[in-house]
Amino acid sequence: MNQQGQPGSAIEETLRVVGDRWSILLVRAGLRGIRRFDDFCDDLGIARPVLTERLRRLVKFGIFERVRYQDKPVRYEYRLTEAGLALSPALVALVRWSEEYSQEVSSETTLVHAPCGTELEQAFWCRSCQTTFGPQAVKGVGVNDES
Amino acid sequence: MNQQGQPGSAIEETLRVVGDRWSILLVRAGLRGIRRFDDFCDDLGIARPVLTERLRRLVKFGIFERVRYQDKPVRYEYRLTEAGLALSPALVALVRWSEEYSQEVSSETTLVHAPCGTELEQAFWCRSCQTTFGPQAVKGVGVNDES
DNA sequence: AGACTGAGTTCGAAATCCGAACTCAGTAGT
DNA sequence: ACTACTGAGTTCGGATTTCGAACTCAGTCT
Repeated sequence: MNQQGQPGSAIEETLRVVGDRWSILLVRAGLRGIRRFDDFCDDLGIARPVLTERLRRLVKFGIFERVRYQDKPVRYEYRLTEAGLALSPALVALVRWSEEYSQEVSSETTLVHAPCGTELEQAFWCRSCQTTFGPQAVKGVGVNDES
Repeated sequence: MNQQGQPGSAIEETLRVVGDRWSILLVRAGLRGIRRFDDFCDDLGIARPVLTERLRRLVKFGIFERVRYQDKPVRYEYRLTEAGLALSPALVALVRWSEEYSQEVSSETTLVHAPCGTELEQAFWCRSCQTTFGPQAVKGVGVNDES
């Protein structure tokens, strides 16, 4: 936006697609292996018309793909694409934040390093410096750019 | 949800607060140093009544705080709290995803390691193993837990 | 034939969103 | 003392989204 109705930076467009109460939850359900319409419905408690519209949007945006998995009675299911899977770091970051700051009764630490079971920490990796570092050393979330 | 209208896991609650087109953008604006009502308004192009409601919600949820910064004509501004700042990893992940997958004409690499300027990679850090690893080695986004 | 399944659509009521214009306290200029 | 301006909102009506519940439609099962 910035000045009425422009294309807007990439995140703005992304949030127009993924920035609602359900989309992220749909991606999470996808990661949990859910693929069929009714299962999304039951698992999330989302209203059917809304689910229809969301899935269509996510497919159009390349996050899910609609795959025919049966012919006799034609049936489709929804699978995460590569781009959809690539949302997992964001999802993980949100889950972590929720666990730490949400007022909800949280179910202990649910995110661990699979091989060893240790609670994970999120960081960034600089190929040049060969170090990990936290978000405070990141430049460009928009802090100094644009406008 | 899972079964009509329950408290829902932590992320579900979080998304009910932060999962809309504006909230994340407000946090991002906060990180860019924006604090005042009219500035949020002008910068994001958000409608005033919506901004009022969003800020109130984010304050209530502990992401922003409303601070009186002047007395003569009483004036308030909104600052990110510690919890608000802690959303930056999620925001960074989203920004990165957007840059990579959004159909938008993206403005090259905007996220770099501040000290050296190298494009950053996001990873997780396991204290026990002393290694970084990608999201595929994370267990518990919901993939194998719950339900 | 009758019941069931999966993937949707259709409906009207309720909640949200929007832009534009208004409020209200105090300050600055003339 | 009158006018204009600032910042942080509120009020308005209309447009858009959301919802739950019930319906459709093709094909299968018993």
